[in-house]
Formats: sequence, C-alpha cells, structure tokens
Amino acid sequence: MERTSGSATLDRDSALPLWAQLHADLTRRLDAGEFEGAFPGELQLAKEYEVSRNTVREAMRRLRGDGVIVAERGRRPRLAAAHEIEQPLGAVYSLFASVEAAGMQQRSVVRSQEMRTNSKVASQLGLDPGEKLFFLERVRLADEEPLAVDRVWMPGTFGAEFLTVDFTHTALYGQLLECFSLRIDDSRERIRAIVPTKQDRRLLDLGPDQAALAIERLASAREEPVEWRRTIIRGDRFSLIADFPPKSGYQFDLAKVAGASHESDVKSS
Amino acid sequence: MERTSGSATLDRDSALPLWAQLHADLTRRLDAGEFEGAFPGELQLAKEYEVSRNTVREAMRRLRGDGVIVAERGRRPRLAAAHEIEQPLGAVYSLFASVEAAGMQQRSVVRSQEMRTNSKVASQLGLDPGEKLFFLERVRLADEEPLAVDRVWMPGTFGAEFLTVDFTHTALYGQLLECFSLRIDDSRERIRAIVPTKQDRRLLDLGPDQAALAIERLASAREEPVEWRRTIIRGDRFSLIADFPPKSGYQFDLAKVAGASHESDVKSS
DNA sequence: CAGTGGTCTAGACCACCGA
DNA sequence: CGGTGGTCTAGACCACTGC
Repeated sequence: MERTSGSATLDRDSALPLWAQLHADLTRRLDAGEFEGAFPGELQLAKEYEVSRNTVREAMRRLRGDGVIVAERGRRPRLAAAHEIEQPLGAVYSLFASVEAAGMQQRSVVRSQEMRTNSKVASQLGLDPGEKLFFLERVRLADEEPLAVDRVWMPGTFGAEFLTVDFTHTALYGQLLECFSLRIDDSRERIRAIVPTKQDRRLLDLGPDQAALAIERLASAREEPVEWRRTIIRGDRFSLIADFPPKSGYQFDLAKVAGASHESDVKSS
Repeated sequence: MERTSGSATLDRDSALPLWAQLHADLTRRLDAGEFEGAFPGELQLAKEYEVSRNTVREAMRRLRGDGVIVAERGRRPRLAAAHEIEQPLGAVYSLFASVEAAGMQQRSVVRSQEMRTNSKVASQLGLDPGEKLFFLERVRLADEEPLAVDRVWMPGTFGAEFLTVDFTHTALYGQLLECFSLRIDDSRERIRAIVPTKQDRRLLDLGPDQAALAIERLASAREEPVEWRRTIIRGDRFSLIADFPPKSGYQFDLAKVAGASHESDVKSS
C-alpha cells in the first residue's frame, strides 16, 4: 500500500541533500491535497522532520521560488492562490486578463464548437493525423468590440465534456482544471506579425491596411500536449510589453493609440 | 576625500541588514574595479568583514542572482564574463544574436549618424524637448538581405564619442561599455504589429501586403535612460518565441516560413 | 499576546576542483 | 594537497502579523 500523506522520514545517508528530500516530500504532500489553506511554519517543520531550521528554509526557498507557497513574516504561511501561480500562462492569457484589469466587459462569440480532424494540428499535439480533435473557435469581444479571433484544438478525449459547455463567458483553462484537474504547466508560443485574411479582417472589423499579431501556442500539462491554439489579435489597439530584467515575464497591454499613425509621433526627418 | 576602494566596516546598528550592507559594499568595490578577475571566497569575506559565513552567503546569493559573479564549488570565484550577464537584453538584441547563432553574416548599412532634436524622444529620455540627441539609423542585413530598420536616439552627451564610430559592424552596447563603462541593466519594450510605411517597405524590400513587428525600447543603465530605440522587423521571416515557464525569457528566432501564406498550414474548415 | 519569517552567529563535515 | 562552496546544526534576537 502506498503512503499518500503524512510526513515521511528523511534518509540521512542518501546522496540527495536533506533539503531536497524535504522539498520533494512537501511537494508530494501538497499534491496529495494536505495543507488545504494552511501550511506549517518553519519551526514546526524543523521539529516534525527533525532537521535544523536552515534546512527547512532551504527547502522552502525553492517552494516559494516555484510560486507554490507564500510565506511572509508574521502571517501564517499559505498555499499560493490560483491567480498567484498563473503568471506564466503566456501572452494570450495575459491579454484577456489585462482586458478585465482595465475594467472592460469581456465576452466571446462562439462560432464553432465541434469535433474535427486536422492532420497538421494533430501532429503538433503528438496524435495520429486522422484523429478526431475538439475544435473551438471564438471571437473575443471587449466592451462589445472585437479584439481577437481564437481557434483552439485539443485532443478528442476532452471533447465529450467540452462539447456541451457554454464558452461565452467560461475560461477554457478553468474548465480544464474543473473537469480534468489539469493545470497548464508548460507552453511555447510563437508570435508573428501578419496581415489578416479577409475573413479574419471581417471578424475583427479591421481595415485592409491594418496588421495583426498572430500567436500560435502549444500548451502542455504533466508533459502531455493539451492544446494547440492560434489567436489573431487586432494590431491597432494591442501591444506586447516586456521588461528586462523581467518582473513578470512579458504581458499584453491595451495600447493607448489615439487613432494616429504609428509613425506620427516619431518622425525620423 | 572619498573612499573608492578597500573594504568598509559595517554598521551593526543600521536598519539595513548586514548582508544588504555587505552586498552594497561589494557592489561598490566591483564598480571601482577591484577584484579584476579574482573575487574573494566566502570564508575570506567572513573574516574580512567580521560577519558569519551565512551572512556572506546571503549577500553573495544576491550577487550571483544578479549575474555579477560566478562561484562554483571547488573553483576560485570569479567575476562573470560579459557574455554571462547579457541574457536580459531584450528581443532586439536576441534577434541579432540569433542571426549570428544561425551562422549568417551580419552587417549594417548606416543611413544616418548625427545630432538631432526630437521633442517626443527627448521627453522619453527625460531630457528637455529641444536638447540635442545622438541619432543613428541603420538597416540591418543578414547575409546581405534586409532584416530590420533600427533607429536609435541617445542623450547628446554620447554624441561626441559616437559620431565618429563606424557602426557597420560595431555593436552599440559594446561601445557603450567600452567608452563609458555603461552596461544596460534595465529596459522596457513594446512590441506591436504594423504595416510598415512606404519608406520602410522600400528599405526592407517588403511587398505592400506584408506586416512587420515594431519594437520600441527604452533602455537604462544605473537608473538613467540611455537609449530610445525603434526597430522595424520584417514580419515574413521572423517571429518571437516565448516559453512558459521561461527558461530564458523569450527570444527571437528565424522562422522557417517557406513562402507559404500563414494560413495555409491550418485551414479552419 | 503567541507565532511567523528575517537575520545572525559559530561552529562542523563533506565533495569537488585546481595545482 | 589546500581552498572552494554545499550542506547541516543548534542556538539566538528581532520586527511584524493577527488575535
């Protein structure tokens, strides 16, 4: 029978440092669902595992670096809230978050929500070319104004649950967490400048002389590809902001472009 | 008379933690040019400043995190080589680095290198609107093919040195380090999709239906704005790649676009 | 007030590296 | 081999938080 909770004893003869074993055991207990809301303090862990406080601090330094727990002086240590971990979800997520942060109303028009095959996408997801995929196409609106076209492909296994969800207001990653207990923990994005197709121009209410950002995204959870996404974002109102050294990676922001041409503010002659 | 080198004593009554004072003093000595090549070890510093080794470790943890020094078990600690610090320089730098990494020949055509005024840019740099600025306009070529148009404005104080430098092959940040001992340590970038102006299309050999990425960048060294830059990058061959969680932030990559339309690989019907 | 993490000390043993 | 950083211990005092 497997031990699934409770504290394990540490092996002092192991090649692994004590703090690493402690870090691993705490991670296991966190995954097992212990510490719901409450997390033990440094002194308590030192007593529990019979190690010095410095050893505990070294293990917790990692846990904090991973964004898993939050410990501040004086306060009771706590598990990091979901939104405190979600930082590294990427530019697309950041965009939609920043829209809400700007106090704008957000809504999607679902244009397609069905099972499809697509050999190119299937191979990106590591599946057979003919395999059925769940496909979701949405136009994202901010205050009823089109922002982006979002096309998502996922392995067909998600389809049964997702075909009947109303994605007008529902976050896909929230559903993923709720229905399958999956959290995106790794992704790779490719961001390009494009001139949108006529169809996308129509969906986005864009003129023929406007550029757009295209973001292609492959997201994984537990080392398994979960989603391939292609998002076309209006280029006239949105931009990507990056800080170096990055405080929180990069983020999308509403650009304060006042109708003027992009070249007008910095003439080069 | 100012003390410019040698170790200072630490104030144990200060509100600043000992490790922070130590970190500050070591940073000062590093800037003063001590430790050329050799950096003292933990035990030596503990004896020198009369603090415990843990305090030294806390200070050095920061220095290592800043990428200023490199300390590995067994080896003598050393100052980080220039290339070991340069990671967080941003998308533009990353682009030009990736071109060289791909084994391509890199060259610039200097189209302008002079003193200019520009009120908008001056205010971005925190200067008076009428102040003279050093201006450098280059077309970046990779294997003799145009990649990007790069326009740089810097405070006029740099002009005297920079007006006579040949920037055909010379890196601006290298000159900044060499002539003024300044290293960019902070920057903010804004990345947008645009349709280039007719002039930029001509410079980049782009057709009228091509989009481009525009990167605006404000870079600082020692808390002082040093550069405002606007770079227009061909949208048909280059894209921004981002990993989450970011191993090295994001980076520009040569895209393997084989002439095909961007939509051709993923039809949505 | 009790409990938290932040800071600090003064020791210790070890694995690893370069000479 | 001597010196390095990695790890670990067993104490200590303090500022801050929440009750």
